[in-house]
Amino acid sequence: MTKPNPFRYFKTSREIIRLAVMLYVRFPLSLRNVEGLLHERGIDVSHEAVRYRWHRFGPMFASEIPKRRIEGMKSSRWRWHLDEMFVKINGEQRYLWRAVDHEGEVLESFVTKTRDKKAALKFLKKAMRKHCCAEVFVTDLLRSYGAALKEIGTARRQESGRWLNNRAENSHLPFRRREREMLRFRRMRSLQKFAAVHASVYNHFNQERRLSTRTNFKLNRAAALAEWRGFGAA
DNA sequence: TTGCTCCACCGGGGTGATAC
DNA sequence: GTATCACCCCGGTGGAGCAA
Repeated sequence: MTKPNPFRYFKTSREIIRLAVMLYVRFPLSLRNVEGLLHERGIDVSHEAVRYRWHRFGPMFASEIPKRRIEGMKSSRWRWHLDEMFVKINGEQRYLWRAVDHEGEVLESFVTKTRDKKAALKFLKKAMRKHCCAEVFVTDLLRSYGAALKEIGTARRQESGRWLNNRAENSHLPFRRREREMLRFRRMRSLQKFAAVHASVYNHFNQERRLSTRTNFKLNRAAALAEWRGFGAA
């Protein structure tokens, strides 16, 4: 049985939907910014429609990215950097746990209410289910990591130190920039959704520019964009 | 049935006015 | 010069209702 076309019923073309979702997730733009940019290109869409489309297709596009990228990267994911960041939702503190590999690729994002062993365990299990297991877990000095890794039986693979997981700390920056532009999240559900999609899209377009020549950078960028334009085509 | 728009709401950030 | 406050702007969000 074939899957129904997800773009059926939509009045606008799938190219425009892909463009709207990419603009909103990839760049630090608000829904209204995207509305304005599309209007500049002669596309009339309300910010609510952009929201509707990103909610509908963001996770779908994001789920296609790992399928294409993970296979070639599993062997290189030997070192995970784990860190958690504070995010306010309606004035209440929540925690966004993130796992980053040694190349800066975001492996997993997970939102919790607490920052204890239980939350760390949940996060680690989720990440390991998806990406198998790392040889080394680099963490900060938060004791929840040690307790959770001990329970999983991988405590000996932990390396912790105040400055050791700077890579994970740095990976928060694009998300922080984005969060600032959005002013705030109002629901844990929307934070979880946005964090997951943002990580996938960031990985997809992140070219590690400093490591390649201008020519290679342009080729990789074009390839990423071409790939993006193929999402949702099946 | 579904996509989309309109409208209203809540809340954080920025800014200018005012008091000290 | 600095701190405080009120106000406005702009962000995401939810629900009702319309149109295809």
